[in-house]
Amino acid sequence: MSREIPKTYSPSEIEGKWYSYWLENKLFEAKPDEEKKAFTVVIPPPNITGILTMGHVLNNSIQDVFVRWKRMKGYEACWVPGTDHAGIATQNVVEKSLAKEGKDRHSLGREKFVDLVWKWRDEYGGTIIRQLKKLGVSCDWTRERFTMDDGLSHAVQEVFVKLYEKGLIYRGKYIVNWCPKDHTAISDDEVEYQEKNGKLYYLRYPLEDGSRHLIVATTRPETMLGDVAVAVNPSDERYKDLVGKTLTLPLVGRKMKIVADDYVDKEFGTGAVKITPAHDPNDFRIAERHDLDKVIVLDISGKVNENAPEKYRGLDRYKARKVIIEDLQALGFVEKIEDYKLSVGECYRCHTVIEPYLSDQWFVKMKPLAEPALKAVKDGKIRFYPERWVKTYEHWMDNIRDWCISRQLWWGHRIPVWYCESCNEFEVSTTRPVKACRKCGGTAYRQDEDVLDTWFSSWLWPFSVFGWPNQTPDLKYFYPTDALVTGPDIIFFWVARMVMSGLEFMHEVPFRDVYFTSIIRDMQGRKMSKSLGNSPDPLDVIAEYGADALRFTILYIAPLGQDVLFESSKCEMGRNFANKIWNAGRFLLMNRDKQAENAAPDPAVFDFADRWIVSRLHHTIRDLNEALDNFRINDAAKIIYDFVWHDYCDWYVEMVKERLNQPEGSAGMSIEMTRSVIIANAISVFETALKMLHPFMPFITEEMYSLIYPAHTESITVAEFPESDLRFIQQAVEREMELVQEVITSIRSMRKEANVPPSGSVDIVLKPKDEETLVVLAANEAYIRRLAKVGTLSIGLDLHKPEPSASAVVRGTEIFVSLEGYINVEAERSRLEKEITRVRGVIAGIESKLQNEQFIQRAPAQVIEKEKAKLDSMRLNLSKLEDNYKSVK
RNA sequence: GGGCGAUUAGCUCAGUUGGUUUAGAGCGCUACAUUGACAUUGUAGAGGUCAGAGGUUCGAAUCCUCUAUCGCCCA
Repeated sequence: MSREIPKTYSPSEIEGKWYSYWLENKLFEAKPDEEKKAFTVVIPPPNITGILTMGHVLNNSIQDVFVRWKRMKGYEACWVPGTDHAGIATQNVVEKSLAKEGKDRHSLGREKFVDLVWKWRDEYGGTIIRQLKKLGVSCDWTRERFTMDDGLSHAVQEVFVKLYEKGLIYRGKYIVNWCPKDHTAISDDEVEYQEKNGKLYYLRYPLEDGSRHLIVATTRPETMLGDVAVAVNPSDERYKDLVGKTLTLPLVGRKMKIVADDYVDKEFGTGAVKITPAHDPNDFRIAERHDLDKVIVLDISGKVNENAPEKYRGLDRYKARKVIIEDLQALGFVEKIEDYKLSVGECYRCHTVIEPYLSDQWFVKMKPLAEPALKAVKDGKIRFYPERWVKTYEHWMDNIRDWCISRQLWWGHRIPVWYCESCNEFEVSTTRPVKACRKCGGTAYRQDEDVLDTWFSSWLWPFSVFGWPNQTPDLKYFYPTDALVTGPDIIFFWVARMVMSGLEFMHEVPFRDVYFTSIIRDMQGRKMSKSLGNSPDPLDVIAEYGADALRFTILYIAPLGQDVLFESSKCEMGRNFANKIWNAGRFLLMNRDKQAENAAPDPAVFDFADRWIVSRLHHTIRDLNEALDNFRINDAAKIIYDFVWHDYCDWYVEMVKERLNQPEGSAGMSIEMTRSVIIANAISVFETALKMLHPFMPFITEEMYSLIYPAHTESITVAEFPESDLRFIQQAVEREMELVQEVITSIRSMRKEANVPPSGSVDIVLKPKDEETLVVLAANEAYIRRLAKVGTLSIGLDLHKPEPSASAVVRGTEIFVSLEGYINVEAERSRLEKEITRVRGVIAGIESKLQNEQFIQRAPAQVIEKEKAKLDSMRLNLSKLEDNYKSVK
């Protein structure tokens, strides 16, 4: 049964094999099972235009850890994948490719254009999904959804109608954030603000009678074409007598009133504000209060329109700014121009400067939805990790504004509103009205031209993916979902709105726990972006290091709530770890194959090493489960890493090697049988470790699992996740092992300092602290000899220091390394001096503590006891060190 | 302007409710080691007044205040 196992782990050879195996065996498919508890996760649906980024890698690796962990724990784990139709982004992509052929969507017509987008989606929209599979994620692909699927579209229509009927959706002419490039409105949350250097222009507006003038300050002088008034604060003494007077707008000639409004900040500029209601949200509100006209002076591309004097028509807003300032200067209307830092809103998609723009849009009234959503988080029905995001969430909810949901795009969910062709009366309905118009009796309808914000479909994702509005068995079983893993950058766009929609339509929160991931940055701390070219392609990283290595590395280095600086070479850590696991398995298999029989693990053959590793194992299981329960994924990764590498490989495997060398069998068994059982024990611990590792590194663990159990048909994917059994955790054994480890390390260190070659052995005398320690050390003599390369090892309470020798004291036990031919008296003295100084320092520290009456009075008895014990043992060490120091010759 | 977060070894970061012998890891660095698990390795080592200043406390990397620097969000 001997098998060639390569010395180095090659991920590329096995990853594809196992992923197909998992899919073929339907291991990720979930269905309602009343015998089991559900564990549900919905993926944050990536855009169909997107490709896999390091952010996705982190996010999906985390989800996969939870999903695989719960699946192994016996939950019906359901992870729903899918994609998002990404209205603006997708439309842009397709328009760009049209432009290459010299065409545009208008020449094509709406229907043909939408068909084209669907075609594009079918061809390219699945890229990111294919890439995700390379990562090994355990999504139930039979449940893959797309936000424009029939079912999900139906949910969107249904929600629109319901909210409208409840009075929570309304249509109105308001100032919205307009993107002059994409020709659509976007929501407040889709605007990104940038600090920019601009100018503050002080303009003179003359009174109608020419008697005097007012100076107004503005950062956007071109909007003066749409000015309809000037506002001052009613309490401003400077302007009191001017309120109610009329001004003449330069260049335009419009007569405008001076109005008084509390909104005006007396301190800003001159305290007099020009009012452009159609192009500024604050001015709009003032205009509403004072019943002013709203003159739109820009078209949808940000060019001056026909409401302005002919000279400026057709000019782009920035060109118009220049020309207008020149003209105003020529006419003496410019008082001064100052440099000014201002915050400019940009479209989050294309980074065009947003134009506040008056237009007809649909809005969702958010306050009534926000209240219960805020309460759910405040009451702890939904928990955030890290918790501090609660504050951000609360602040947004407290200051929530209505949500502009209509978009002037063609790609998206068409708004389910129907206008009567004859009288423009509208009906809100998921289907085209068949009845005659209730106002005029007309029967011809046209549907609203606009589509809905993409987030208007994503906010339904946790229940629309399960068939809502139909009350499906899936919906009943899998909703509410359990964990949501997403970036804090979409806490408003998505997380908060899902909470609202979940409570509104399902009357139940959409998820219990929200894990906010780190933001991945490059080594200079810059955000990864396409334009900087600083984002490694995860597929390249996988090809170079393996998917498991990438997953493990990113999970290990991404702490909860901190940004993480990444470069692909960091994956060496994960790759090396995978290789370590591989070789530990290789060692076990090689040695098992050497044995005549393959035995089952048997506690009868447990020796100290077994008891120790099993204790460490159960320690690890407990800590790992606890870390995962608390969403401390990087801790979990570290816990399992340390166990496998340090406890298992560095110590336990080395001890196993020694046992395999023993000439006699134990517990009445033959040598062969004894060795076989030793390996079986080692394999059983390794197997448990593989299970613990599986959620982090699915491929290599599955491969090792199958190599260990060639006859086994069960996948590790559905193996039972280890549970810790406290009876196996033996503090005493762990402490004993620590002593053995320290003795070994101490000997190694002394050898090294005396320049004993690694291949040469040294003679050792151990003088244990007491009888108990003697027993421990004697029992582990063979290990000490092997791991510290010892020739003659003498252990005894009344032994004497051999001369010449180096010495050390470990927990009261004296260690003497006989150094005939190696000893350097000076080096030995200085080594001991250093240690004596250190120990004296420690003792002085403890003594001063214990002499402090306050400490004795106020510190807990436990702490005092600990300090006293520490003092005793330090004093013991010190006296021995001093004795040995004196004897150095 | 308001809020949040960060500052610990050369680099990147852990350090949970204050008490682990005088702070740990990975990478990097130094020295040594290659006849069977693994050089994607092993062994040993160097390296830190925990940003600064005050305070609370018997005791502070940890709690509080201020300052500095950097980052993010909101207005």
